[in-house]
Amino acid sequence: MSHFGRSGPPDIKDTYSLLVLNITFRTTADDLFPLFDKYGKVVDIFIPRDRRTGESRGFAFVRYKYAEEAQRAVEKLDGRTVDGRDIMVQFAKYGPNAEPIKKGRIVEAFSRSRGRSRSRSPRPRHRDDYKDRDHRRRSRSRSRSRSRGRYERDRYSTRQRDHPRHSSRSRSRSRSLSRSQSRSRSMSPGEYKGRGGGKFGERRNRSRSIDSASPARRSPSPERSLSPRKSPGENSPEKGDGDRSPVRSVSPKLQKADSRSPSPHSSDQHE
DNA sequence: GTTGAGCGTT
Repeated sequence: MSHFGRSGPPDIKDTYSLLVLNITFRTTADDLFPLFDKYGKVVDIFIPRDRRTGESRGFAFVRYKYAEEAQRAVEKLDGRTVDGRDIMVQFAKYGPNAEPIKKGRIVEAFSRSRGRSRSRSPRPRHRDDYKDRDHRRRSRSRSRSRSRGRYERDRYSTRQRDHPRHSSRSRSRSRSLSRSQSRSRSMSPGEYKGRGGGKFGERRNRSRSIDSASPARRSPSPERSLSPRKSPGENSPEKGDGDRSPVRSVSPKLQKADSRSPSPHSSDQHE
């Protein structure tokens, strides 16, 4: 009962999910728990966080056991100032399965099978609200969104763009291998028990190793951000493979004569 | 140390 969302969704068959927006990036489930629990029975609280940084995205999901309590929490906590910022509490429109929620209540996956329009009120909100929301959303699209923009890119970039071409695995394999090796992640499973104090047990991974996945994103010092276990010279697997190429005999004087001397590290041509 | 529209995890 102390840790929520540690092993995925506990039980969301008859729970009402509330979406808490406009919360600070430092607000945690433990901070929202007492607030929401005071107005009703909170089943679980989940705060989405970034995959790379692991920081909160600025919104949380609070699941209530009863809709009345959830509704009350929405009216009470909606617009409340938390951590110096006014939060917005509203019923979640979409479920964890990317499926629409009926009246804020999360329905099971098989529910949609037999759930043929049992309710003719898919929008608990007023028409004005919907229009307003659309308008605001459109306006937001024009403006640059930083937090969300980067996340969208990342979430869609989860798929590895490996080209399974079995043409010549002799050379092509070098690239794939290099990527795989770069995926070195040092995650200790014992970290789960090491944490004490967090009731909800937020999965806040402080691992900065993920930065290696995208060094050209937010690395003011790429040199330092580089994996310490890997040498910059070996960072050019392609060159290393090329070294094995038969075309390796190059006269030293020729190199000098050539202005574009192929340096082992500077030869990092764009892929 | 940062940002601020929106909809989620093992």
